[in-house]
Amino acid sequence: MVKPSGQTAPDTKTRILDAADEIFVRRGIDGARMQEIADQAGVNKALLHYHFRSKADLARAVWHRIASSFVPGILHMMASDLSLDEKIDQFVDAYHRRLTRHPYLLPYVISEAARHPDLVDNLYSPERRQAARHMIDKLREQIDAVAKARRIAPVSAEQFFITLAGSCLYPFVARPMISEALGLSTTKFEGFMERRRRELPAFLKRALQP
Amino acid sequence: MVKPSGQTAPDTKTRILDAADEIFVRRGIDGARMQEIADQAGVNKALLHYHFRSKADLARAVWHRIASSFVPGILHMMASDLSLDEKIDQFVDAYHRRLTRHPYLLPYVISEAARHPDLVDNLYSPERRQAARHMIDKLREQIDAVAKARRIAPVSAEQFFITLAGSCLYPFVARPMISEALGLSTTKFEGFMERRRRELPAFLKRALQP
DNA sequence: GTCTATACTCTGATAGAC
DNA sequence: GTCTATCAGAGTATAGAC
Repeated sequence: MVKPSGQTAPDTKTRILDAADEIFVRRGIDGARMQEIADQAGVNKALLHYHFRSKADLARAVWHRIASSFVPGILHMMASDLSLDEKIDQFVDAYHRRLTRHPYLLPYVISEAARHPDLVDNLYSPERRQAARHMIDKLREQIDAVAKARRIAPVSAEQFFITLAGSCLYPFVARPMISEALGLSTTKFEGFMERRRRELPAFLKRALQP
Repeated sequence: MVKPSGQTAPDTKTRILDAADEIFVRRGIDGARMQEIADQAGVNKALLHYHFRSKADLARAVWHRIASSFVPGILHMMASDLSLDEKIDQFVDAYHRRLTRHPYLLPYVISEAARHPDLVDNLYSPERRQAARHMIDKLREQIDAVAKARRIAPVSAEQFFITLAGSCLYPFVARPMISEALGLSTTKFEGFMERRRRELPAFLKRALQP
């Protein structure tokens, strides 16, 4: 559910999109049933095909909406004039808050991206790609500056960004396996993640500026 | 494809299992077709139901085999008497080598684990759970020892293990999104990952022993 | 725009011969 | 154990009334 929760009652098309979002994210595209989406939206199944020609089209529409709500905000923050430390704090904090509320979202994005490569093409428009490049350039400047001040070798900006993303996002992706491996109940896992939100930024900063 | 490639020609049941492995991993359980698995195995579709009662049972068998090939080796290595640095090196190296060869494997595990929670129950037997606990304890000892020598606060062993896993595994999980975000062609992504395999261990060690 | 009814396809599963 | 043939159910999509 990555719907912009506006004030006015949503029209049918939006209600279908909201419903499809929820069902697709929960069951996966292949596992989702048009009937279940119709039920969730409180409309007839045929109406889904009226507004969105096919299941694949509906899936594309949902995917596009998720991408639009996910990517630009983070790109903007990471390209801003915030300090490196603040960026790390905000990145970790933003994703922890967000993904805690939507635990199915990331596994959904991962699995559909792996299985339906065409969906990924819509993730980055040329402008967004340009913004991503700019973000990395900005990050590189900051990392180099810090490294120079500390007289240590700088790490690659791309590598650092993926390390940041990976260490932050992986628990949301692999939650069931982690719970099993570490023997964490639901409550304990939540405690683990809360602690992680507080401690991970310090760990990453330390690697960057020893 | 996590088949133990033995010498003798595999019997039919194993051939089916190998085929199912490949198809399930590529298409997901819901997206996989019994017919395609049968074709891949070079046998009749009915034979699948003779050896494995249903599609769900076949999926469980495949899942179990993947888990058995994935988990114990890493647990054993991480619980060994290798130094902390060597463990980081080996963890990163082992997964990079392995997942480069089987790029679909991890997204498959992630998505099926999220969608079919019962599958995860089979991942860790009581003995394996015990081994995992022992591994974490051993890791904690080593981290504490290093921290004490350097007069810094130790990080949580659980947190470190997940950070190690996340920063190492995430690129294999989110490859399509990363390629899009950083504008990497297939060749460039491979270069990126090769560089990562070399540089990530140093980054992690630095955070642990600044 | 929204519904009812239905066509048609796909696919998991079984029966039964060899 | 392996195959051929077939069924039953599920699920996407469409036709057509309102």
